[in-house]
Parts: sequence; C-alpha cells; structure tokens
Amino acid sequence: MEFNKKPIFYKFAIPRKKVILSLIENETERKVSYKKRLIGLLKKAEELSTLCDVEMALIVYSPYSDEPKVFPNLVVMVTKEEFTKKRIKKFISIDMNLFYLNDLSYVIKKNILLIRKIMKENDDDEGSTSNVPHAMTPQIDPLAEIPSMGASIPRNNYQNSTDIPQSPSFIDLLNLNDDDFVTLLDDLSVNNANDQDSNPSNNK
Amino acid sequence: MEFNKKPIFYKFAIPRKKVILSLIENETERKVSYKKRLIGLLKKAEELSTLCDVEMALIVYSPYSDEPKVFPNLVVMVTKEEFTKKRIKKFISIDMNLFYLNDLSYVIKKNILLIRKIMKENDDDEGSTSNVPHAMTPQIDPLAEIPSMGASIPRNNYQNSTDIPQSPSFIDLLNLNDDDFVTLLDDLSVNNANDQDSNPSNNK
DNA sequence: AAGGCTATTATTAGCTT
DNA sequence: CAAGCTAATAATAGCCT
Repeated sequence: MEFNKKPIFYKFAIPRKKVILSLIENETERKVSYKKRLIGLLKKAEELSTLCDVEMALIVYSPYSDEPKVFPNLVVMVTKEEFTKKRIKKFISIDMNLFYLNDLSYVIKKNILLIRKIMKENDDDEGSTSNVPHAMTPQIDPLAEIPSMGASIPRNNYQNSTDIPQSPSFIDLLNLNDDDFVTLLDDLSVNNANDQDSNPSNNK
Repeated sequence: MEFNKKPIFYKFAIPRKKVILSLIENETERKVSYKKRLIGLLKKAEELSTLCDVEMALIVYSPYSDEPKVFPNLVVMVTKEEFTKKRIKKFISIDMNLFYLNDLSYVIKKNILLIRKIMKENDDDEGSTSNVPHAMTPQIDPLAEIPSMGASIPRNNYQNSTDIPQSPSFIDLLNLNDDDFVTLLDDLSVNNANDQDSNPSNNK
C-alpha cells in the first residue's frame, strides 16, 4: 500500500480469500482473473528479463483472444531455435551463420522425419495401393481457427502438378526408408563440414 | 505475512527498496534475484494455467543453468506448432493428422527457405567459385554451449561423402532459385491434397 | 462488461546464518 | 554460496460504479 494516495475506505471491505489452486468454475470470474493475472505475468516476465538479462519467451493462448499473448513481442517466433540463435549471437559474434545453420538442420531433419512418419501412418490406415506417400490436406482452411500461425501453405491454382518437373526429386526422398533418410541427412552435414575445413585441430 | 509462525525480529530490518526496472549491475545480487524471481514467475505461470485453463508455455535461458527452465515441463517442445496442435485437438477431435500435417509443412518450408538464404549469403560473402551452395560446419561441437537443443546433427565417420549416392538430389533442390523452390513446395502440397480428395466442394 | 479501488494475500530485497 | 527469515513492496480478489 502506498501512502501518497488518499485512502477511500470502502463499505464492503470483506477480506479477500486465499487463492485455491484449481480451475475457477465461474466463467465471468475466470475471465476477469485471467485478464488481471495475464497482465501480472507479462509484467513479471519483463521484470525478470530486464533485471537479470536472460533470454526468455512466454506465449499464452486463451479463449478470450484470437491472437496469443506473447512476450517479448508479437513478431518473435517462439521456438527453441530462435533462442539458440540469440544465445549464440551473444557468446560468439563471429561465424554466427555456421552455428545457426547446424541448428536449423537439426530442426528441419526432425520435422521431415515427423512428417514422413505421419504420411506413412496415413497410408497404413487406409491400405493405400500407392507407393508414393501422400499428405492429406483438407479443402477447408485448416488454420482458420489458428490465427497465430499466420498462414498455412498458400494455395495456388495448379490442378495438375505433373506439370512441375522438379517435384519427383523431393517425393523420392520420402520414399527412402527411415534409416537411409537419416543417413542421407547426416552425410549432407558431414559433407559440408569437410567442404569447409579439412583441419580439425587447433580449435578451443 | 502469515500469523501461524513465530516472528523473529531481525536486528537489521532495513526497509527494502522499490524495484528499479533496469539491469542489476552486481553479479551476485543479479543471480540471487534471478533464482528467486524465476521461482515466482514459474509459480505465476502455473497459477494462471490452472486457475484459468489456458494453453501456455514459458521458456527461460539463463547463464546460471545449462538447461533452460521450461513451463509446463521439460520435454515439451516450445513451438507454435505444438500449441496449434493442442488447440486443434481441443476444438476438432477428428482428422487431427490432416491439420497437423499442414502446420508442419508450413514450418518445414519456412526453415528450408531460411537455410537456403543463409547458404547463399555465405557463398556471396566468400566469392565462392562453386555452383553448389555449401554449409560451413565447424569441427568443434556448435551446440556445446547450447544444451537445450539436445543434439545437433550427429557426426558419423564418413570422410568421403561422395560414397553416398543419394546426396545430390537434396543438393539439387538448393540450387533452384527461390521462386522455383517456393513453387515446388507449394505444388507438393496441392498435389497431395488432390491425391486425397478430388472433390473440393461440400466442405463447410 | 470494463475500469477503478483497496484490503488482503503474495512476492521478494536485503539481511543473517 | 545456499537456505532461511522478515519487512517491505507488489499483485490481485472482491467489491464498487
């Protein structure tokens, strides 16, 4: 309580209850509490970040807003990669790209493996007769309810994708078995490493 | 202040100062403050999450710990895709994979475009004579300082990657110009969509 | 419903151990 | 250096308009 404000003694100064850590059942109460506490949380986050100079991110999705509330700001993509990039920038100002590149490779690899897995599951579920794994994409916009993603893959107007000669090379990758695929991705990395520097010594 | 504890009146009860929102210069002070405030922030996050039933994540990297502090827990990957997935699960219980797949495609596409950009920048910076963009990977482990990423691309022992016949097809993709590459990625999506459902009507 | 107030609970800076 | 304490500041539930 600050003392430079005139106190206004309210008639109904019923003592506030201790917070019980379970869902607030009353919807109105819950929304009010959310709004107040969100402000508090964001403030605490900002304080920690400023006072102690740490990298952090906070993202909150609620039913009360289409856009998620994000700290530090709305345009930052909240991924571990972003933080990795920032941390690297702090510690190593030279050859930033080299490190970043490896992190990105890691993420891409993980995502590709995951998408392959799902594609194969879809195939298995349907007893597909095709050898080519296929993604199933609904015609409705799958991100209509998820504004935070910004945009999904843009639709273009090609109806016959066989017009595009480059496609098969990527599809081919999806037809490799998992082990071969991991090997391919790993070897690409090693290949490039050797490309750049054939002398592995004299590093800290 | 709770009253079921015996008060111990300290000799040096010097009034605590108001918090000034700027970096705490003293390192020891800063670390102590960080540790206390982190606990507070995580608690606030948990309270908001529990009381108001919202999806959220918090990730804090500090110089004081190798592992980042993460809410809700340490294994969740803190990406927008994870949240998208969870939100979709809440609203739409059927055909989950269809939506998820599209989100993943979006992320992969963005990452690939970014890695291409960096590769090209590296080439430009060095006036490379090669037509093949190359990643530069240092021999030291680039993630030694970034434990949160878990693992980078694993090294294997191949020294001559020309032994691996699959590599060129992926490299070829990197040699396309950006527009062609975007077109390729988009068309893959449309292609697969058509594969699955050739009737674009009767969707909500 | 949103915004404002304040008495209470909650957090934490600054100390001791 | 970590843990513990307490008196201060800070957040917020429950009320008001």
